[in-house]
Amino acid sequence: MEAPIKILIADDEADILEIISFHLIKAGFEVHTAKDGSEAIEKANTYAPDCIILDIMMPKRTGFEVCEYLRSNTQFDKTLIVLLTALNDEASHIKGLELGGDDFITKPISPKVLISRISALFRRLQPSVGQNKVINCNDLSIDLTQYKTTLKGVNYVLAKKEFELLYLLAAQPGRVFLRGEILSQVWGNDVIVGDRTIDVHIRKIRAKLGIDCITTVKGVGYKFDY
Amino acid sequence: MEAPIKILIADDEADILEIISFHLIKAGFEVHTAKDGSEAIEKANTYAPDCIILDIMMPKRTGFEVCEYLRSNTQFDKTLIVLLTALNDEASHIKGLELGGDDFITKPISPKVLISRISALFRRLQPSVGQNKVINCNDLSIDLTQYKTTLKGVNYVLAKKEFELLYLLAAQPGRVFLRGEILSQVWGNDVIVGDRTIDVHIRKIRAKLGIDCITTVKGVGYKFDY
DNA sequence: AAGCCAGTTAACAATTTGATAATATAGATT
DNA sequence: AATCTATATTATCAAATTGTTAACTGGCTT
Repeated sequence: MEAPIKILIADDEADILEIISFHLIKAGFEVHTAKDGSEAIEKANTYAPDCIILDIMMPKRTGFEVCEYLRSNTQFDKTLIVLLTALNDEASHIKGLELGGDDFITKPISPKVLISRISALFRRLQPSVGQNKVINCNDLSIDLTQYKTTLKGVNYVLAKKEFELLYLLAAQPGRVFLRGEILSQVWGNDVIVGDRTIDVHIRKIRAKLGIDCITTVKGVGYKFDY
Repeated sequence: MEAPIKILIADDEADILEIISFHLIKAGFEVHTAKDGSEAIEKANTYAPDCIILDIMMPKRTGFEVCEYLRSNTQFDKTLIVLLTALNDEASHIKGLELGGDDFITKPISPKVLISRISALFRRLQPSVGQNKVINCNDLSIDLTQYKTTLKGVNYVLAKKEFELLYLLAAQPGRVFLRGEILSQVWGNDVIVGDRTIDVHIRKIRAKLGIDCITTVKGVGYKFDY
């Protein structure tokens, strides 16, 4: 079970706070609220939220000021900041983004859209490397969960080692993998196999797929390139 | 020197294409354009842009379709997608973000705001990208993790020693490397090779790239200068 | 037991790379 | 201009690296 994503909302209008909270909680977020700029800073420090939604027009401190404060503080580097405002003028919009805001949304805002936008931001923030178990590159698809390789929709059966080798390389297209890296990733550190073994597997992959998606970098290693 | 950030804009209205291009170029981006969805996909594959701005209502393929295509293709994982549309309905907004769009902007859009928003997205994206060991100098790019050398977008295949030698020199443009330094960095301290060996490799680099990016400093050594 | 298959290895071929030697050239010095 | 020195160029050969094929092994199925 993942820890829930924490969101802090700061707005001086109680009903906006309430309605947005309601939807965010329903969407599975952990929600904290603040009714002015000072409280927003306090609660940001207390709860270390992953995302802070700031109304711009607030008592004590404006959303701009809070944003500026947060961005001057490295502990909030990875904290998303979404600015909300009723007034849609270009200057504020640009100012908000330049102060380090990640999004700038004008009211009235549909809660669903707000949640969509926040989700989109989180999607980018996640180091989603390795999360995706299906690699798609042009007409080649490599599915780790099914150990399945298809090219132009046609299925090709690769043996286990062949598949793992191809998957490793294709997960980072263009990057050169040293023979040592390949050995430790695919064969493991305690298994000792000869150098020709890699070549032979590469050869089988090339032969089975019938395409030259793996490039040899002589003296260095191999890379996926398709 | 940094390689410019590449942006592809797809819109069927020529004047929008033109005005946005103008502002993006002025802001320092490298810009490519497409006038329909199919062309957008083509150019995305050709230029591998860092960000793609898609109008939703386009001939051939809609922005949604292009977005879906790009997101099903692993090679565009790190490519930002910004959707543009004249119609501001909640359903499209959510759909665009759920298909993998990073931002959804309704027209009319001020170019300044657009650039602000794109910059904000790149600001978030940067930390996950910055670990590439790439040297960029004018139109020459030397990528250590890919063992890849490109000049004006064209790939040149250098052998291992040639590449390592070029990378060493290019890592500190203008600095003169003594022959002894080059030998110990590229060949190692325990390998003994004759003096001519360096010349020959330098020559091969110059011949392959077809440019004179390495300057001889007689009696001293060589330096990268381009 | 026979057959099959993935994985590995050995042996050899093919290819690429690297180093050297021989010679040419350029630039500086006398 | 003759000379000297450092570098450029070229060809050649040796060494390193990879490609290819076939054979071997052990586990599994029939």
